[in-house]
Amino acid sequence: MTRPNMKVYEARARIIKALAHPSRLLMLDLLQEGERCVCELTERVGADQSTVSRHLAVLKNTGLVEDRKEGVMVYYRLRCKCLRGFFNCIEAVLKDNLKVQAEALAL
Amino acid sequence: MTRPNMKVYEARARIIKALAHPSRLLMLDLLQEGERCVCELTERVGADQSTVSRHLAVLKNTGLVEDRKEGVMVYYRLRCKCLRGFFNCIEAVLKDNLKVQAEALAL
DNA sequence: TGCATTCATGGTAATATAGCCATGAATACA
DNA sequence: TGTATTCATGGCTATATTACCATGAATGCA
Repeated sequence: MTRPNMKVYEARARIIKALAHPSRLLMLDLLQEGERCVCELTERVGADQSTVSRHLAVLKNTGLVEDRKEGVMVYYRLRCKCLRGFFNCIEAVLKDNLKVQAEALAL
Repeated sequence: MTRPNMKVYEARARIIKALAHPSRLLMLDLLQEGERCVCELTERVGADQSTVSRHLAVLKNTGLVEDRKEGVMVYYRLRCKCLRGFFNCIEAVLKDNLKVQAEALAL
């Protein structure tokens, strides 16, 4: 590594890695509509409750979501408002990939 | 999984996962300035040439970069112009995390 | 043709990730 | 107090990821 700012890339990668899972993306999508308790997210995701809890811990540890306890329930909500632009980029890549595939088939 | 569009989240996750590595982030950063051969990227990243080659294959397989062969060299370049907005989001999360830490220390 | 350079890939080992089950901790409520 | 509900965590296994070394394929040049 010639460049000295590897720490920056590692910090970015940690956050991106937290986003790099289908279930977590789904949960973030649901949370864009407002806070949700673990039990609802568990039902939506369709995985074991312990699995969902760990996914939420990953998102929380990277600062993407925060939680609030109310009685026996725990409600999670987004901490960042920038996800929209983030996913726009991902969608652009996906669309372009489709275009490339279509072109390849048309040859 | 209650929602039927899990495929969409899986597709997104595949792309995000390709972004979720410090070395690959560094390479994308370098490629924003223009195309680079594998040998130069290898030197900048400071890993084994075979390792860098595999990283580039990951980026290529997800449609994030494309390559061009010229003699014995292979030049890689970005395929997406949207990475800026993407990283703006990541940086926003990082900055906010720092703010939270600072506030915690100030208590 | 022989040799050097560049890049990709097979093989392998170490580590990380993700899933579920079982269980523990905290709260609410009868 | 006893019981049920919600959520987090320890334990474990299976799979994926990452790294390096060694080597193969392709090209350029003497």
